[in-house]
Amino acid sequence: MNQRYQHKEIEEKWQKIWDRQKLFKVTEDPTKKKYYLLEMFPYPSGKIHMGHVRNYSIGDVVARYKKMKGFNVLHPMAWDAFGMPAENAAIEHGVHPAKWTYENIDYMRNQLKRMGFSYDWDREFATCDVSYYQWEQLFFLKMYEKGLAYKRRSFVNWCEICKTVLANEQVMSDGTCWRGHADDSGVTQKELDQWFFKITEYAEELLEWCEKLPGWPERVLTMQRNWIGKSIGAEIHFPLENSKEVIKVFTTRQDTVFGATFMSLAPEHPLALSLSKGTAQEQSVREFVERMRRQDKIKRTAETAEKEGIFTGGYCLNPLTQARMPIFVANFVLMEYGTGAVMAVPTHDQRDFEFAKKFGLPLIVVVQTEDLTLDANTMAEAYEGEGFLVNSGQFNGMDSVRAREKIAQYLEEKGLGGSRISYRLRDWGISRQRYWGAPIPIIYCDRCGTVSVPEKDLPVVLPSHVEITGTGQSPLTGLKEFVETRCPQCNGPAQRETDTMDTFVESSWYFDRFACPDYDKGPLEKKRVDYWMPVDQYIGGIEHAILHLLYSRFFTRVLKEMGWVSVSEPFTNLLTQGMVCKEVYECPKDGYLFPDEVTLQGEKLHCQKCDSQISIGRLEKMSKSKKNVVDPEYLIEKYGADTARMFCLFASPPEKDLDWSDQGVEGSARFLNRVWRLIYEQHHHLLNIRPLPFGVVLAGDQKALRQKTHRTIKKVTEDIERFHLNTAISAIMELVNEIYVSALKDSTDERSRKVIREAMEMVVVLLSPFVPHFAEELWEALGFQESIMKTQWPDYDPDAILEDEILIVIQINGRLRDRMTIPVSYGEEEVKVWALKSERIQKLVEGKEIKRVILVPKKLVNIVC
RNA sequence: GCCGAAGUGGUGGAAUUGGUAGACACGCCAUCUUGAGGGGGUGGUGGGUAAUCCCCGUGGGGGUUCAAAUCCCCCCUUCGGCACCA
Repeated sequence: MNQRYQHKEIEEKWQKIWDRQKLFKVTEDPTKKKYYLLEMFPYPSGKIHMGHVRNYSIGDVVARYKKMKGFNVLHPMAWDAFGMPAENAAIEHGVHPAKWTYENIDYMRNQLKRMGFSYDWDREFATCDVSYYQWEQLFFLKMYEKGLAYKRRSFVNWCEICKTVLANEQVMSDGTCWRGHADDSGVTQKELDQWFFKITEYAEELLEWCEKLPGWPERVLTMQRNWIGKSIGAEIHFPLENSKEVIKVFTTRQDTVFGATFMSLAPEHPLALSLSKGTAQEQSVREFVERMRRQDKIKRTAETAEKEGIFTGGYCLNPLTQARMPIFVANFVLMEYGTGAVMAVPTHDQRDFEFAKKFGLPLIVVVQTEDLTLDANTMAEAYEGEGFLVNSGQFNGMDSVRAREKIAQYLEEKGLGGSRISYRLRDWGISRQRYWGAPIPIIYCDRCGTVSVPEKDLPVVLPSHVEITGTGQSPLTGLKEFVETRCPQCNGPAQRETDTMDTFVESSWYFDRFACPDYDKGPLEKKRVDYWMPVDQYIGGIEHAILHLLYSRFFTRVLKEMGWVSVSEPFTNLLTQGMVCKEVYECPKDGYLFPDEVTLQGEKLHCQKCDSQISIGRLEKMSKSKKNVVDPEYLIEKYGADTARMFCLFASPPEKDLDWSDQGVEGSARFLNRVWRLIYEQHHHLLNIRPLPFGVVLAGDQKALRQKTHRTIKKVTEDIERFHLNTAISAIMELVNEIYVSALKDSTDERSRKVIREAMEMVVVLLSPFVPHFAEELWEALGFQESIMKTQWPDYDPDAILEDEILIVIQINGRLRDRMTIPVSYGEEEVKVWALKSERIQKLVEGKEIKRVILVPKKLVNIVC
């Protein structure tokens, strides 16, 4: 054993050994209990970042722990390898996306190996490989057959910087692209033919199952529920005047239908233009609609935006009152929610109220309460609450909640609509006008129309010779040999679809593929997938709370229906780890600065470029643009992978944000050195010593240290189980501190040696999931031949953790006044008596009447007086 | 506006079937070791105070209780999600 802890040497040594022994390779073994631990796989952007280090360190602790616990642990890693950065690199530097991607993968694989994560590397794959995405094309065809994939012309979110379409989930609430460009000009609307996956068909199931995922963080489920956005209401048909056509609306307040005095349509609604045709309004309506369509959707639909609208010239009839209702086009009505048409009840909806006031439209109160008496002539705002119905024909006097039910029933009976449920969730637009993605297996024939590529002709391989220019059109469109093909039905000339699939399609089933990455007769080998799925523990960033996690849940249901998987939900337990943050320096003139561009002058920080004074910004997520990143590579070089892992795990609990601290890293390194020195000093005298068996009776220092050792085993085990990794490490630190001050260290007594030996062994074993190379090396120094990973996770001796004396706190009126140590065997009365005997207590209660004495066994005595 | 999470020393954070607030670590202080520096060992470190007495103290205010960081009510702040969703 080396006197000094040489991290580089040790880490290289053990990584080689693990590799050679294939220590983390797993196969399906029905005799063993499986445990599938998965971390979100990375996009191969070039280098790993601290977020990866943290995410994968957390996962690795659990994977190694479960393995030592005897589980058959699947812990795989792969690459989410399709996507735009590869294509952008091609545009900027002329390097082919495939070359760029595979080189990045090689580099990052090497970095992950240097971190010592316990992956079964034999299961690695890259999603940009045809052996992976070919199966996605098969899924697409099956979904197309079932109507779950379809094409429609629609308004889509278009990011001018990415030059592609975004799904609704990929547009942030401030109207920017989820990729977060430095110069974010916002996402605009564009009308395009697009492929969609019918996720809306699963809205109810996905929502219902939110209740059946107790292993998920509540906030993720809440976000998903919000996103699905279920509303219970009714559809009502309003006949157009002088026409057989009806306008269908969705409302959650069908109880107010008697108060509907006009109609509002979305600018995109087909009737908006047709109703005004040939009327005096035709021109102005057209102008209004055009203007709205051009306007930024986010701005148009912001709550603060002014209500704008225009009369179409058309009328419809309120089906319950036969009142004549003018039809307007209004900026706040959204085509993609409900039916794109809203019955306007100005008395009981604030938006309609404002709109009616602006256009001088009639108000009819239809809901009243006992307390307020609403008057249409004087009311200053809409009343949106519940009450009883008035001016509502046969429904008068009925409670508004009950009226909703009755009116829906009535509508149903009369064929005027009926109960409906509406969701906010839209279908998932998967078309991307990009090269670096999985081609959609569709052919367009002039004669036969849209034809799917026959299964036997799969895969549609992404051509490698292509010119990438970044014009906004898929580079595939200009590629004759790709586009021009024969129709599989009539053999006539035809063209291939040039859109590729959203990269979230790849990440929606990669976790299934890990069960059988080498399988080539189909996408998934049922037997193996059934053995491993579902994922027992999934770990990743909160930023995927909706996107990836919702898509994956949807995809799992689809694959289940197709018979490829047996589970409905892919992830049993989910841990969303916090971000890695560091303070930012921002100069008023020069923007964000690197830490070495800042100098300390007295108490104040100054910019080296312009000498302006700089305030230390708040902690922000590490990002290149904010110049506050720490490169893991540097950490591995200087401190080693184990120290880097140690810091990430110790500095904060997994689900919270981690604040970067250089001093904290030093502290972690110091702790490992401290453990190293301890074992270095002792290991010669411990070599042939074996720990005492369970149940042995000790006394004094021996008993004390053995007790601490076994309590630490208990604590660390429980803490890992509940992901309190920071406190698990604290517990080990405490044990180390105790060994340092223990008199047993210098004793030559055989029993003392055994107790010390056990304490040391346990420090190393308990540390092994956290700092595996370090632990392996010390384990070897303690005389073990085999990898520490082959050791059983230790149990604690229940006898060893028992006390025979305990500390009892004595309170007077709930305030701490004294402490006493008493034998554990004392009965309740005995404890009370002893507490009252205390000198200090005697003094304090002197002359007072003791009203009550409360005893909490093994904890405290509280004297009330 | 609605929903959710959080607020504890100089700092990161412990402790919630109500029962010693501040484990562990960073920083700081003292002391020992070393020729010095670094490193290391030991001890101390919430605030007030000469104090091992006592008082105050878990965002603020009230309450329940023998006892509240923990439970209840009101309020404040921060972060995240949703939001003209009919």
